[in-house]
Amino acid sequence: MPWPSRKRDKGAVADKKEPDAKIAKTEEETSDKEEEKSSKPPAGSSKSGWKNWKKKESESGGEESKITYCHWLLKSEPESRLEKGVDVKFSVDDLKAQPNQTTCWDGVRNYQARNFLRSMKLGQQAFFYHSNCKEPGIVALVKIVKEAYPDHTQFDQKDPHYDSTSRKENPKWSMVDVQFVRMTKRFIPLSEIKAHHLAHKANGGPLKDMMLFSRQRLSIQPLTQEEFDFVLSLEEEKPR
DNA sequence: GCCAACGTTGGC
DNA sequence: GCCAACGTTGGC
Repeated sequence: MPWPSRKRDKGAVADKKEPDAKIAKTEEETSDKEEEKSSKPPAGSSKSGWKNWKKKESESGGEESKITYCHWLLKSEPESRLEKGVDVKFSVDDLKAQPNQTTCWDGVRNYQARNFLRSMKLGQQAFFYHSNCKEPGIVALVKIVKEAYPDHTQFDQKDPHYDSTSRKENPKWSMVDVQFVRMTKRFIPLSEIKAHHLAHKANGGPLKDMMLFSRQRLSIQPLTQEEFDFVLSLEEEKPR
C-alpha cells in the first residue's frame, strides 16, 4: 500500500544524522515576506493563556507589525485520497505508528509554506490538524525535532511530489522532522476555532488574525504565542 | 460532489 | 508586468 505521502515518513528518524541541513539559500522568489522567526527554542507550553491577549496589539512597543511566530499548525489528510496514484492519507494515528512517532514532513510544494518550514526551530510545538475530511480540526500536538533540510521526494520520479525543475545542487524544497507529543485532551473542531475567530474579529481577541482563516489554503501556518495559547486553552472546555 | 478561494502559469 | 485560464485546496 502506498504510503501516505502528503507528508510522511520514509526516512524520518530524528536523530539520524544527515549530512546536515544545507538549505539552499536560494531565496526563491517567495511570494511573501512575512515570516519572522522566533528564536526562543523551547516552545513553552502554555497553559495560562489568554489572559494577556489583550496586550498584544498595544505592546510591542513601537512596531507592531513585527509579529513573532513560534508555534505552528500543520495540516494533514486523515482520509485516503489518491494523488498520482499514491495515497496521501496521513492521520495522527499514522504518525503515532511511525518509528519514534516521528516523521519527515515532506511534499510541501508551496513557497510560502516552505519558507515557514525553513524558519521552524528545534523544539517548537505545532498543532496537528486534520484537513479535507469529515471533521476538520486539531487532534494533537507535535514538535519539531529536526530543522529544515532538503526534501528527498522532489528528486524521486515516482513520488507524487516529484519536481523535475529542482536540482540536487540547489534543492527547491525542504522538510523538517516532527514528532508526536500528545493528543489534545479533546478534538478541537475547526468550526469552534472559527466561531472564536469571528467573535474576536468583531470584538477583539487573540484569534482575530489567525491565518487559518486569512490564508485558508496554506498547509503550514504560523501561530503567535497568544493564538497558540488560546487555541490550546480550548481543550479544557467542554465541547459545545 | 460542489464550488469558493486562491496560487500558478503563460500569452501578450 | 498584467491578467485570464487553469489547477489545487479544503470546507461544506
